[in-house]
Amino acid sequence: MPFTIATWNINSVRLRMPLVQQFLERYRPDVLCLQETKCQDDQFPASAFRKLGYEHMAIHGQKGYHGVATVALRPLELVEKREFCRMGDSRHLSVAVNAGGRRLLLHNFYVPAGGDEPDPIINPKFRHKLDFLTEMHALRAEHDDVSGSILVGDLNIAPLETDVWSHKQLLKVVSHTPVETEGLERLRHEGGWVDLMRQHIPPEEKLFTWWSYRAKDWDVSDRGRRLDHVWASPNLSPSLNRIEVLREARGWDRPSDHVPVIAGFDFD
DNA sequence: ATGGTTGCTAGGCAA
Repeated sequence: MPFTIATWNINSVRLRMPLVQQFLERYRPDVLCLQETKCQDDQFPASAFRKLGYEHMAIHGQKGYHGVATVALRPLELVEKREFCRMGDSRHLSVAVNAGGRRLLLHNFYVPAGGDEPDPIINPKFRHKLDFLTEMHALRAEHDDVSGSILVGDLNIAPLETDVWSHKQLLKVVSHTPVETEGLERLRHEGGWVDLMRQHIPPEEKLFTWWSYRAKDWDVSDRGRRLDHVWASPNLSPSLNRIEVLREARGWDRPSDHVPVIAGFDFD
């Protein structure tokens, strides 16, 4: 029984609904997790999703900033909208879906970017990012015979050397500093999560999901980073049959700076 | 060496 889930930092869902529509019509993932929706819940383009067949939605938005939403072709059960760091930010949403006789717990995350200066003493945004990661440590990849967990989203950290265009040049750049990369890997191991993108694509291979708007030619310079992730509990990883990073989406008209990542499973 | 771009919304702030 096939099951596909996609994650995409959309950088304003209202502005980019035409691209989302194009994506959903072409790829038809069972579930799409969006980050940086940048609108309040009553402004979320729910009817446009409904017309596309995505009738089931869980949204956790806020005015102007952040915001996550999970939309699906099949029923979703809202599990939690968790607040991190007592900031009042909308950065997490979890739902449950049934797939191949299993109950899947799906976490959708938008981790703080952390500002420019990688020093928690002088930069409160970086402090917030580190605190957010610390709070995420409580999140375990819950699973048993009939259930599993998937965690997706923009984690704003590129953990491996091959997750950035230049490991050396980015060591002091927020998203690839050792305190972040080691912190993310530690939290993934302690939570019992498997990095599905790197299970499918060898860690030796460069892999990016984000390219800055500021580059003259993002495709030619290719100064990307892997900021978006798909993790799962270990009982789901043998069922993974596909990971696709939709690089071409960065070249679409008025694109997001992130591209969709699609994970395909075949559950028995 | 330190811009460069984009989105939210109406002047910066965040990314």
